[in-house]
Amino acid sequence: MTIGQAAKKSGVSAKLIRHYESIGVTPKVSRTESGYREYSESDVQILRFVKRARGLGFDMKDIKKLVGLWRNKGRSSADVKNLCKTHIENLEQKMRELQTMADSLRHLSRNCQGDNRPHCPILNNLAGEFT
Amino acid sequence: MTIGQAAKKSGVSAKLIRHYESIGVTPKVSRTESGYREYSESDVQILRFVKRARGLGFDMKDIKKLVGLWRNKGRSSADVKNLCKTHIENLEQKMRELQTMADSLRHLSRNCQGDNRPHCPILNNLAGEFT
DNA sequence: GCTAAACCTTCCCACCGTTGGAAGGTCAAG
DNA sequence: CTTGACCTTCCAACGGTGGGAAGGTTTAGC
Repeated sequence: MTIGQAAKKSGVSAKLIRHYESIGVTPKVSRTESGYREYSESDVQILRFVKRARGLGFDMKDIKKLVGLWRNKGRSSADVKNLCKTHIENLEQKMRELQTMADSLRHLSRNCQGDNRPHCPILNNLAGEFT
Repeated sequence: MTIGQAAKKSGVSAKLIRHYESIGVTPKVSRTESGYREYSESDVQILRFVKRARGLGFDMKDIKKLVGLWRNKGRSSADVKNLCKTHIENLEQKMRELQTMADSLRHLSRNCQGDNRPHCPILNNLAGEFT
């Protein structure tokens, strides 16, 4: 399979496939005589694995670890679960931050007339005027 | 005031203050004969404004607009409110995405023993095995 | 066998917001 | 006059992705 065909089958762009290989997230694949990358079904599976992990919000560093654990038949599921737990906590932390922002903005927005006059509690708040 | 003093008073690092100026988010400040930037109280206020807006999750493009609206005494509060509304929607969208990720991860995590054995529903799911 | 299209290769650049460092100039206190 | 703390500009990096250029390869059609 060429990289283009692997891209279609995996849903990962050829551009990104090369990038993942270059940063060591996916293993280096074999090459034809002329230098074209060759992909097998199992190579495509790895790409799909990476794509799903991205979809769950893991960063490339963690995905690298996850791919390693996946391919290591002697792994402990505890290692995977811990990675997962930490990531969940990061997501929850991020959500709390966004929630706090959104709450503040909704509060300010409610107090803003939203008309053609200049008075604006949102700007006043940003300016540090808490009146 | 030098940039270092303005940094302390505003809570924005000198590095970032120069950056904000270079991308046009904050106005260019005056310079001493030797080329040092000079900051007034009102310059520091703008920096604090930017910092608060960042704290509410606005991107630099929006902050540029907000600073413009703030300094424009003939603004309509509707413009500010609209900017704010769009941003709130973006935050809510982001939160939903994170929520979906976290829900999936928590579900997978619950089904993982987390022991020293290799069997792991998390990896199986990432591998596309939905058994 | 030739040509054109579709593919592949590597390389560099961009986004975002922030930080870090290097190389060099300036200012204050000792 | 030196030292150290400050300032200046420029360049690079992070993560994840996309865009494009310049060039080589393969495949289909004639």
